[in-house]
Amino acid sequence: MVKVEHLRVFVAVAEAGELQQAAAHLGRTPAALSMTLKQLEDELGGSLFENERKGRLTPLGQFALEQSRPVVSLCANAVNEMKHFAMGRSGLVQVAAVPSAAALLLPKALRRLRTLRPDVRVQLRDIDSSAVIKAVLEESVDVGIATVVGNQPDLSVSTLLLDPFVWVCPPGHPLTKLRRNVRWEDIEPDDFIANGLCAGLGVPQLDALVQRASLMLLSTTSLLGFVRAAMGVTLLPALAVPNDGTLVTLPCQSKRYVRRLNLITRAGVTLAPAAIALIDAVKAEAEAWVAPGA
Amino acid sequence: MVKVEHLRVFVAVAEAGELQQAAAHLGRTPAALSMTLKQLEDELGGSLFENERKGRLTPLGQFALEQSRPVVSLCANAVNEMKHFAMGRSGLVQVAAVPSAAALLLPKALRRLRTLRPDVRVQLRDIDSSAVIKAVLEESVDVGIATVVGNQPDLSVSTLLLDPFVWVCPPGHPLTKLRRNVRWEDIEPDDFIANGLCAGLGVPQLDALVQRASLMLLSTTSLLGFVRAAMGVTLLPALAVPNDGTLVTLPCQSKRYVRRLNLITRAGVTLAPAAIALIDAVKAEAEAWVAPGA
DNA sequence: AATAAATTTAAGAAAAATTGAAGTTACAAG
DNA sequence: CTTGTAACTTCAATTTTTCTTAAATTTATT
Repeated sequence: MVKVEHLRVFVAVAEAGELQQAAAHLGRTPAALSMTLKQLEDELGGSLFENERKGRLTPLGQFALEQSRPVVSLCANAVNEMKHFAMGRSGLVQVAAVPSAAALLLPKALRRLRTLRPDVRVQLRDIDSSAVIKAVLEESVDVGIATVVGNQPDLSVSTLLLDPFVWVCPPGHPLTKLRRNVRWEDIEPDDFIANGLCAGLGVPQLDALVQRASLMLLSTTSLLGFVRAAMGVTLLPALAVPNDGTLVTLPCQSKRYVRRLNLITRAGVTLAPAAIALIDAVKAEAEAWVAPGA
Repeated sequence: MVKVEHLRVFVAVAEAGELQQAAAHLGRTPAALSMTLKQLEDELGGSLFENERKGRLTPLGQFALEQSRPVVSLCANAVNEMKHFAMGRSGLVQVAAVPSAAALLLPKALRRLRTLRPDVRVQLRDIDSSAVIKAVLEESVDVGIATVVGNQPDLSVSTLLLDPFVWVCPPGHPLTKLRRNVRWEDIEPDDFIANGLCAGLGVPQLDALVQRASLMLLSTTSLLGFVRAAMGVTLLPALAVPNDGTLVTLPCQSKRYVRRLNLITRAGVTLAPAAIALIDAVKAEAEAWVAPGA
């Protein structure tokens, strides 16, 4: 049976033009190469070299050289690729994250990952929590970042960070003049803009506020636009608020009002090393992150 | 060191989904495959399968499978190609031949070759004798068919056939009425069309005829056109005259007036098996060929 | 929890590759 | 044409690798 080893030896000898040099190059004796070559010739059913000297190739030899070269190089290449992949130095990681994490946590995490593993490619999708969970479950994504409620049996869920809810107002808003923490009763019902993230926190005062709000926006981008335009204030997880000076965030009454951001993977599957590297980077970034106003 | 054997085993197991079946398929025991797989995993530095059961692949396993499949198939393919080439079942043979041989000997020879070796491809060039020899010498062609004069040290020359010169006239020409062999003195000087092939035969009477000819054509095609148009008669090797009924050929005075067609290869190189097959076919065809009028 | 199936491990056997030495062959210089 | 040298092959012994059998372990299923 012909092995790549035979082809590798043949290519080396054909390129060196003599046995001795090729032998030195491959780290074996000329005798070994001679036998390997003979074996290959027997298998193929024809001579590879003109004379016994290895200077000139027969037509079969030339043909075999042309055929062997790509095989040898592809082989070495593929094994290398696999090793790289195993070391997490390369590979594709598919990530789904809720928009706030995608916008504010992942850029830094990916920059961190890039310095460690330059060849890892990342595919990022920003979708809402339930879609993130669905994407992880149906394997269209390796890693998810979202808030998981309840117990998901097929998921492996860990807490990434606790994102405290903060009040968001435009600069100069009356709330910013307060010398103390904001209380529920400080909020004018007409001034409050409800949003999807602060619903269902299980806080009666907040629920009442949401009920009575005249405006509710589900897109964070437009929500923040309204706040910037001094249309009112809102309550959001700190991560969802860009820290660009156009908005003021004020800590909430209690530290217990938080959104837990989870890191989600499928249970019972080993992750690609590249995915593990990404997770490490995200976790490191999450730990480094300090909520504004905290 | 990773060998294709490892990859082959891995692909087989990954495709079978279990060790036993893959083992049966490869003709070894499950234990052997288990060890091979372990070796591959150690080399790569990661697990290929999720559990110990071989049903599900890890991400590394999936990646490795994608990478391995083309390697394994390319490898098998290349070795097969080489064997085919060695058996002469495939390959490209480049041939140069003088036009008469190209037109009248090679079609039959190639048809014969095709039935024996359907996958052999032939590249045919029809050029004059000296160009054929040059093409063989400069390795732009594997086999040449031409007339070699003198001794060429770097060529291996063998006689393919002796092509007798014959008189060529249009049907109904006075020469065709003769009840005997044509003699030199039967030819009217004004009626003779000289050509490149009959010059230099070393026959005084013919040289005189060529000298006095009022017309000399070097292209056989147009030469025969003139003869068909009853512009005169000419003297050509029998092979150069198509046997299509539009021309009459008459044997020459002596059988010694022949053109020797040689089969030419480079000296000291082994030919590709496909080339040998072609040569066999040409030789067989040459032997089968009987000169018209002989 | 017990059984059945699949896989791994270990040790010996078989196969293959490698080596050093001796023998050939080819090329080149005398 | 001979002889010398370098390149290559062959041979037998040794080492390395691979395979198999059989027992143990793990995993899944009843």
